[in-house]
Amino acid sequence: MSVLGHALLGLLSRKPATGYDLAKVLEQHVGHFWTARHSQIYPELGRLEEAGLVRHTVIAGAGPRPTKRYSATAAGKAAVRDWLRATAAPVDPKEILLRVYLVNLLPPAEAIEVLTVLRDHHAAMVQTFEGLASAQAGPVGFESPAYGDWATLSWGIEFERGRTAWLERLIAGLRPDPDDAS
Amino acid sequence: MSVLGHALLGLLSRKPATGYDLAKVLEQHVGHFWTARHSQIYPELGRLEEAGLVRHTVIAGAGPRPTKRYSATAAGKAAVRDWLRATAAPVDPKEILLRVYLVNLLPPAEAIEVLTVLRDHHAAMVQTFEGLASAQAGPVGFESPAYGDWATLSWGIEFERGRTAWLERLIAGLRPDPDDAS
DNA sequence: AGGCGCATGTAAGCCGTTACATGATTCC
DNA sequence: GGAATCATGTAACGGCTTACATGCGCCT
Repeated sequence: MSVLGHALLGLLSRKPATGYDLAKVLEQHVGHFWTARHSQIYPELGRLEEAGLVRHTVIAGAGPRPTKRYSATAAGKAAVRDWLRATAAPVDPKEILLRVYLVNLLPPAEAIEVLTVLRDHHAAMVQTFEGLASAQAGPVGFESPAYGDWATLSWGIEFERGRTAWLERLIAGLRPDPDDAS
Repeated sequence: MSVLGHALLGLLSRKPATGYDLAKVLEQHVGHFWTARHSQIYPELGRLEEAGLVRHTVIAGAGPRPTKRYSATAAGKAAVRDWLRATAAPVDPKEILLRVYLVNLLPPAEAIEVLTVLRDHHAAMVQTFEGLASAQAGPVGFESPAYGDWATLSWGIEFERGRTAWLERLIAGLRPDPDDAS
């Protein structure tokens, strides 16, 4: 299933909503890292329903067509949790952020595991990029045709470090209190 | 013209290359932030040629079809520089990195201006996101449905801060030496 | 009376990926 | 002889954006 499908399923696992509601969330709240329009959302809801992962009831509302309130079925809720638990580090950048966005659908212990896999992935990327950078000798001059390579690689390092630190902070926030020092 | 078109034009401004060469660059060197496949590149080169921005000569080489070496025309080189100088902050994330990647096609003074516009854009985003974050009261608990919003927003802040710092470092590296302290 | 927000749907088109298609040269 | 690399092109398909289409209820 598509990344968008998992996003909708995750939101509907929290609480029922109309397609219009979901469109608002995916245009605004989640907007720092991702957007989706209603023209994508309505067909995707249809596909999720065909797959038995969501269900709708018709409610009172404005508009020429019936207003539909969708909710996740038991199978749908299980599907999001299974997707969150999948250990392979996701390739699609927005899928990474979506996992974090939805991670509290899992109990804290499992959430920590998910975040740890992601942190390890980014920490490994820091190593990889630093290796590439040290293969070139020092900072490259502005006149060099390799300036762009060097500059964007140094961004890559900055990015992966930031990701790692951010995930580390989230994990630290979830670890159970050590209780005492005795 | 598309972002890919500017990328190809920028690379060809540096030195002539075959479509195959360009495909290798866009799959490997530039790969930390972007990739493009040959199936996109060949048609785009055709479009650039139609627009008079690049030109090709047939050279000796392997393969069932003629091997073409492309180079940017004077009009093509001027077009990339104009695009780089355009002051509006680009919306497409990969366009931002492409500008940095190609920024040394401009003389240092103009390059600093381009980088400064980008830095100011990201610095403003830091302000915006910090405003959103302080609107909510403190860090949101894991159990809250707003946990995901809070977590991804804090990533947004981390990201924009990192971008700003990175661009600031690039700018600092380009500023002419103060020469002395008297 | 007009504009905005609610609410759902479809169509055209671009961008990008994967896969199909072809064939010469060079190295093992 | 076979595999990798050089080299160019097309086709099918999915994701996403923009635009078209419709119409009710509420607020000013």
